[in-house]
Amino acid sequence: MRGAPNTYTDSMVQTTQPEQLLALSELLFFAYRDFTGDADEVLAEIGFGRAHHRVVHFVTRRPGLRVAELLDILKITKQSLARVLRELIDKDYIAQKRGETDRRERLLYSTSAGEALAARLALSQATRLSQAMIAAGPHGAESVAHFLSQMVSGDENKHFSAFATLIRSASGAGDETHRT
Amino acid sequence: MRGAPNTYTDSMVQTTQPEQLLALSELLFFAYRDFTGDADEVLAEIGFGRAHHRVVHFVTRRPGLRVAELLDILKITKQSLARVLRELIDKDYIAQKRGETDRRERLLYSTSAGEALAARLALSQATRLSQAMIAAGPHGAESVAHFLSQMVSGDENKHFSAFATLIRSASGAGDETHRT
DNA sequence: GAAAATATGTCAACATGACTGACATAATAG
DNA sequence: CTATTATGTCAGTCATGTTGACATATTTTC
Repeated sequence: MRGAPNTYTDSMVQTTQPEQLLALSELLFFAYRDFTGDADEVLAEIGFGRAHHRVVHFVTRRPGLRVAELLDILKITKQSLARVLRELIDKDYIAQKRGETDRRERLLYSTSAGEALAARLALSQATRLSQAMIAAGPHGAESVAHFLSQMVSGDENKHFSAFATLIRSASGAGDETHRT
Repeated sequence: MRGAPNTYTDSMVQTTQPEQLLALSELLFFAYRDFTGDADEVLAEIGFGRAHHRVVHFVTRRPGLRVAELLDILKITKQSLARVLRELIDKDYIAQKRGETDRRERLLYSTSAGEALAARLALSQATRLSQAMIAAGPHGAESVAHFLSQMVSGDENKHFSAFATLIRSASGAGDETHRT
C-alpha cells in the first residue's frame, strides 16, 4: 500500500493519519449523538425510546419484514426486540400478518399510526441531515454515501452500492430530477 | 433556496429528497453500529463497556479535561459518568490532579495504561475508518469531514471547521506528508 | 407419516448505562 | 461572611441490552 503505483493513492494515504482518524472518530460520535438527539425529543413526548424508533423506521421502510430479518438488521437478541415490538403492536403502531407461503412467519407492517410516527421522526432529523449534505458540497453527497457504505460490515453494504449510484445520478450532473 | 442563482445549488437540492435522506439515515445507523462494534469486541475482553471507551478516549485526547467539560461532551449526567469514571480511576486507567489555579477542579489525565487502552481501541476501528475514507475518494475526505461537522449541533462544530481544512490540506494536492 | 429443522414467542434472571433529586464538601468569588 | 461553583455521592428508577431454557406451530426431510 505504501509503494503503490502512481494512482491517486498518495494523497489518500494521508487521510488515514492517526490524528485525522481520531478526529474523525470524534466527529462521528458527535454527529450521531446529535442526530439521534433530534428524534429523542419527539420520542420523549410519547414515552418511547430509541429502540421503538428503530423498529418503526425499519418496518415502515420494509413492509412485510420478517422478525428474523429485523433482528439481523438491529443486531440485537429476540428478547430485546420482543418487549419493544410487543408494545408497538399493542399500541397499534405495527401489525402482524401470517406469511402466505410460510405460515410460521409473522410479517411486520406499519399501521397508519406507525407510518405517521416514522414520518414525524424522520422529519425531526431531516433538516440536520439535508443541511449537512448541502455542506458536503456538490460532489460531496456521493462521497459521503460511499464513505458510510464502506463503514458498514460485510455484505450489508451491498444494499447500498446501488444507493451511492443513486446519489450520484441525483447530484452529479445538473437537472435530471426524474431519476429516482 | 429554490430560486437561488446559478451556483451549485441545483444539484444539491436533489440530495435532500426524502427517499435519499431516509437511506442516508439508515446508512448512518449501520455505519455507527458497525464502527462501535469494532471497539465492543476489545472492550468485552476486559470487561468494559462503551461508556468506558468514551471516557478513556476523550481524556486521552484532551489531557487535563475537567469533569464538567467531559459531562458536556458526553451529554450525560454526573451520576452516569461517576460509576464509569470511578472504575477507571480505581483500575488506574485515569488519574486526577487538582487544578492549580482553582483547586476545586479535578483535572483528568490518562495513565500509561489509559493511553494504551485508548490506542488499542482506536486501532480496532482504524482499519474500517481509513478504508472508508479511501473509498470516499480523493476529494471525498474533505466532504465527509464537512458533512459530519455540520451534523454536529451548535457551537461544538466550530472545533471542527479547522479540522475540515486540515483534511483538505492533507488529501488535496499530492505529496506533502509533513503537514500535521 | 414421523422426525428434524425453522420461525416465532415467552419466561426468568441479570448487566449496563442512562435518568432524577437530594445532599455534602471544599474552594472560589462577591 | 455568604453565595456560588466544581465535584462527589446516595438512593431509587428506567430503558435496553444480554443468556439460556422452553413452548408452539409449521415446514422440510427422510
